[in-house]
Amino acid sequence: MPELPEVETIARQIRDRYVSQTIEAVHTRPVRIFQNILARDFADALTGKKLQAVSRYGKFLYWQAGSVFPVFHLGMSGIFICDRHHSNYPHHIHLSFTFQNTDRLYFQDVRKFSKIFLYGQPPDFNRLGLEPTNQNFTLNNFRKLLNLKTMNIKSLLMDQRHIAGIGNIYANEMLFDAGISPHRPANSLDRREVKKLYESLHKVLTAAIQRFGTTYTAYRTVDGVAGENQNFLAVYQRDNKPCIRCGNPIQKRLLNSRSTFYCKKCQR
DNA sequence: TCTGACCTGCGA
DNA sequence: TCGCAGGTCAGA
Repeated sequence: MPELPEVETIARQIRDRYVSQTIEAVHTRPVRIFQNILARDFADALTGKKLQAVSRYGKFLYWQAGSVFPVFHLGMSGIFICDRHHSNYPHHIHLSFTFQNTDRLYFQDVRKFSKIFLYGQPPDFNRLGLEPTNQNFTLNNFRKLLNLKTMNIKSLLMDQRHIAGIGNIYANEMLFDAGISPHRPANSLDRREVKKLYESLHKVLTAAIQRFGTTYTAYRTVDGVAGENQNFLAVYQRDNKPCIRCGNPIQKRLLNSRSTFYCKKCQR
């Protein structure tokens, strides 16, 4: 569930609280979320290192800690929380960091779809597509991408090989904002529609970041509190409720096995 | 391009 | 008790 705005919120909060702190201790549980390293080796590699930087690319969060670079993908239910008492599922805490000021940071994942890697050099994300907050995510590059693809526009927005960071919630929301049907082939959008979608994409993501993300199920900020963007959703999980623009009921359909919410009248 | 598997909690 | 929620990847 964590998409770009949620991961960005988490990255900012970890950066503000823990950068320049030394990691005094790391505790792990041997769960499958550790990908290219054993849990205990991950703990050994990070113990004693100073947290120097916290960054994000798409839905990936990555740190620099001395000479090593832990990389986290939060899957659908991964969260970082600063206080164990904020956890509704303490038995699903798989990892914890104790910093030199005795603050602790916990990683919890109920469904264990997260992935954690450790690298000896800065990770490259060359398998991922354009990052919406990067300078190279220009209208021109977005237009070129759409012109080349016959797949439906919603699947393209969510395809991490093409655009990194957008998941089901925000794909639904930005298509509603742009007034474009999720079923349209990407290359069927005219110049005006591409520009509108480009603007909606930034508008929806920026607003969600300002509201600390969308809490629909598991997601919490590092403080353990819910985001606020769920109070502003126009279509996601609003099937059969009136469209905020025209009043017609919001539709829910499966599109490529994903729940898709849209207004038949407002989205063409 | 599509489907199933990975997971667990929750609501019907 | 069962289906759904959804990000990613392997395999068909």
